[in-house]
Amino acid sequence: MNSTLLAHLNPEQLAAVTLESEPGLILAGAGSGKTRVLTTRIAWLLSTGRVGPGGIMAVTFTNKAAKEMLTRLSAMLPYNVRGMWIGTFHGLCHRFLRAHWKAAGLPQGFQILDASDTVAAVKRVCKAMNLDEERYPAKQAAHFIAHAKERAERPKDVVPRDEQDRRFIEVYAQYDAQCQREGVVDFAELMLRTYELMRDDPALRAHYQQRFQHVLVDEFQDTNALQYAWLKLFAPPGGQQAVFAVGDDDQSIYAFRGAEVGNMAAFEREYRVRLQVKLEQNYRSCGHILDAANHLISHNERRLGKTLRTDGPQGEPIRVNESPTDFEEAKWVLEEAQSLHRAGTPRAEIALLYRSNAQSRVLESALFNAGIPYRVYGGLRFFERAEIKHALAYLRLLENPNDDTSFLRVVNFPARAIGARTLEQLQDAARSSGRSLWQSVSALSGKPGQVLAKFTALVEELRRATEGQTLRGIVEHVVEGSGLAAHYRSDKDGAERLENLDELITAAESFVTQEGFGRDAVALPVDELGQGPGLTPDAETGEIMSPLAAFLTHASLEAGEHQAIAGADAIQLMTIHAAKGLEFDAVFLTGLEEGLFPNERALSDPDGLEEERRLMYVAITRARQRLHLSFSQTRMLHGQTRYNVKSRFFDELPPDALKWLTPQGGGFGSGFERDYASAWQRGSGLKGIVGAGREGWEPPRPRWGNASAAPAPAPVLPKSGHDSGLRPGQGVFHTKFGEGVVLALEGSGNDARAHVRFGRHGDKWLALSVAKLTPI
DNA sequence: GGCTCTTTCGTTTTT
DNA sequence: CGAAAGAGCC
Repeated sequence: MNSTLLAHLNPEQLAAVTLESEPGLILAGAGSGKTRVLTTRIAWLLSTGRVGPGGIMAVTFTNKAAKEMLTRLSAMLPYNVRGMWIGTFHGLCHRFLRAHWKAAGLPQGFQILDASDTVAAVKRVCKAMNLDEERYPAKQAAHFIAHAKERAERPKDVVPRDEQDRRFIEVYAQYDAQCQREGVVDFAELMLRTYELMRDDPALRAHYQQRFQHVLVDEFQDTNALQYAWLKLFAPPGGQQAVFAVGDDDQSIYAFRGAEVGNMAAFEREYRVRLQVKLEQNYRSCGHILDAANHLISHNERRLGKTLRTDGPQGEPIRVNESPTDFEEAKWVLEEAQSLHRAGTPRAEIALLYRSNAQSRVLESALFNAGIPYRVYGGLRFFERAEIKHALAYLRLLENPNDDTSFLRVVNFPARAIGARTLEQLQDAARSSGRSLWQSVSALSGKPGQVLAKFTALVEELRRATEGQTLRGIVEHVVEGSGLAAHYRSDKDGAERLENLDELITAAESFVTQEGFGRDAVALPVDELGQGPGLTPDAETGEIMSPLAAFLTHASLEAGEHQAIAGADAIQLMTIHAAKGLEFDAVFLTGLEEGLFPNERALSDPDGLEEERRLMYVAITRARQRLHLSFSQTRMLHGQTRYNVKSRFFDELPPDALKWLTPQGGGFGSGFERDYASAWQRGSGLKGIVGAGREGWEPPRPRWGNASAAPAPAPVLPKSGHDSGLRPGQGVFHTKFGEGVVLALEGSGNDARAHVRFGRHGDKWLALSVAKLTPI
């Protein structure tokens, strides 16, 4: 390793990188060079001979982070990085299970269910159990199961709290049995199976504990209970291994998915961490932005505590804007963004962030109508598209005909006259004999039996025809032979889907030639010997995983980009969650309103508010040079106009760092009429044409736009939907709850509701037609 | 079996 | 308001 790599580190980074073989907890603030520390440490460990490449395991949460680490490492080191266990939790578990499929009780060709496959599979279980879909929604059951697995609980371990839980436990048990029958595992199962095998097999545990001398974990604040327990099996507290945990409790924003920030404190305690390093030097943001971030997050009580600092300039103050409507807000954002662009900021360096996806619509509409290129993150990913999932289902049936999920997906697509009745019969037969749908086809006689036999014959034929072919050849043949291509060719709206299928064929081709082939997808040998490029034999049987199986795994484990329009200089739109880990020259943070952000659904418990605040912290720290905050007095939500007050987070920011572009109001009710009037006067260049705006706009098909300029829409005026005389921010008296403050108003007439904060009784939604509220 | 109408639901979602 | 899923109709 080039020794200058160490020379460029600051003292804290250096301390972290060169920590000797003992547990370390690194509190890595936003923009403090976390990835650099991780990769440099690995390079340091290797180049100083402290450990060989086979002795390192580095775990991340996203494929992107894992790839980034590998890329940086291979630039630093002459090694072939492939032998190292660097990957996502799920990717590494997958690799482990491929190597130990037999011990794990899995079929060799087991496949992975993605989120929607999982819900579909649970739904089948619920149907089979004849559960009332109203009272026991499959989606909820799927969540229940996932959460149980994240706590390492099998059906027998879950303690039910009510009748619904008892039913869900039964669903869980049946679902597990079904997955086992079909030879499939869901995401959580990858983790849990690995955990259980390590827990129950002392020899295996000893082997891996001896092998991995250094275990590095990225984004430690996002680990759930199972992942932490998993880690303790690979590198137990007090053991010989050195665990290097890197995280930032202030950026923990995934509690709703089971992440437990408490794992950081638990780690420090249980591993008796002697050295806790705080990386507080920030290399990303200007002073004002860091001031705002520090000030805001100091309002959280449960923190490990850290303060970002910079040697850089203060930069521009944070610009704050209040708008009368979400429409006007979008217009303001667009104008500011354009002026930044004119001043030289590339569009791709401008991010529009929001709390919830629904907010993107107004922004999109404004950008689209103005003809400004933009790109929205989120939504369907490549491998989640219906046509791609169809093609993959055929491919999966080639690998494993007992995969009922895939069977059901394509047995009648394209249509081949196999209806619900036939499938019910087939499912009954399968259930009573405990066999797969595929195996049960022969049990059906008459016409149903014939049409089904024709389908299985088709799949058999596809398998025969593709035997020995290249991966590309297989995919190409299946897309044609299954009838998918023909189906979309005859569909007048099928052009885009055909293109995607073509892209799948291309993806299959590049998957084989790519350097990445075999890294995530293919089983690697248990010991370090005999590493080959990709196709390495199975640890126990010596068998080689087929390229097709590897490709299918790749598709499940890495859903691909949302929408990659490479090279296009477009403004970036995404939720704050999606922005974590990214950075931009300029950031616009929109919809900073009570109820939206912090979101009202998070306010029921105090931890919820703290998580919202961390989310705000994440949002602020995405910005390098410029930060813009905005909120609107009114907003269209669920088809109704909502009247909002500005977010409490404004009160938690240092006034000196802010530059208010509008008089400091506070949302609806404060000087609204005046602002309203002036906004109306300002209009948008189309005075007098009321409501012309949203009609002309169609959601652009690909979620990036570059429309030719269309006339900007006129503002949509909020109807004075509250005949009650109430407005947000106003004090009210309620005979039962006492004094309170109106937070928001919704609906009108008989449906009018007010969100009111009462001192002692907390926040309540009150129907104005019923509740007696007196303005005070 | 496939289309159209109706109903329902709406925070965030790394794998 | 708008998407998506389910029910009902041809």
